[in-house]
Amino acid sequence: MKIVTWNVNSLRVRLPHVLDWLKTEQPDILALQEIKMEDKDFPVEDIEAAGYSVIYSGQKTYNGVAILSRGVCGDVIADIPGLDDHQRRVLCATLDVASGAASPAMHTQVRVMNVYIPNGEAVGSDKYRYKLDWLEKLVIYLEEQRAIYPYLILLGDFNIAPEACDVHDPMLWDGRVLCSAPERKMFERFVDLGLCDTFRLFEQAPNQFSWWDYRMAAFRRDLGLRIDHILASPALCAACVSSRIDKIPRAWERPSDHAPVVAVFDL
DNA sequence: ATGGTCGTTGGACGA
Repeated sequence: MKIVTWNVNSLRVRLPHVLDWLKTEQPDILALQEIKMEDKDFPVEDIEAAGYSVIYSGQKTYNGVAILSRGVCGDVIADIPGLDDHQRRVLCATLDVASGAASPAMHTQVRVMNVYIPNGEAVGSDKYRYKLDWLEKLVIYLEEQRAIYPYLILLGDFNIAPEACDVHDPMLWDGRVLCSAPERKMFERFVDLGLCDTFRLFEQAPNQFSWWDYRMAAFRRDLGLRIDHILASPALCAACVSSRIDKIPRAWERPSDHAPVVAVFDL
């Protein structure tokens, strides 16, 4: 099972990139964030023509999430209990994943939680407090969900760089939004719940980032942060065989400011 | 050089 997270920063603009990338990479599941469109405008036909089922939770102008999959999604949840939020940032679904060629009759129920965690703007701002409160509610929800779903994946744009090695200039970013101690503590809470950062299960080259600001020629200078993640429950981590960031689409013409992050599981 | 870049929108705002 190949699963991917990609903040596309407007699916309307990025649809050609998504379709091109799907064609070559052929993931089983693709979680999108910042689709920035209402449900009525979602390009269902283009996605289905590419061979994928799709569910989405959109809104006008901002936010919006979607899950593309080879199989049909069940038990779809777009609102976290206890988090009264009109911003469309969450989409959870259960997928039936075939468990390898050796036993084609075997299937695994994988719970996918696609999140677009708030950016937080700046430490101390109203949006920062909204981010931390949002994260607290997500942790509470995960506490119960992990008991229900042994095969659980939490992925998306976390807007958190977990460690210094996830930042091009750790001193410059130290204490700032995306890197502040309270945000990183919330990331650790996910880890404490048994969810592991699949990217760090493997030896990685230094300076692996998933987001580069459009300004200051940040991509050309590789001034990035790793803020998009795929976290997995212990049963899934044991089956994880690789994880990588695909920088290639970030170099395409008119790109998203984020790159796709990929994890592969041998179920 | 007191900006710088996108996307959505039709002037700012969010990232």
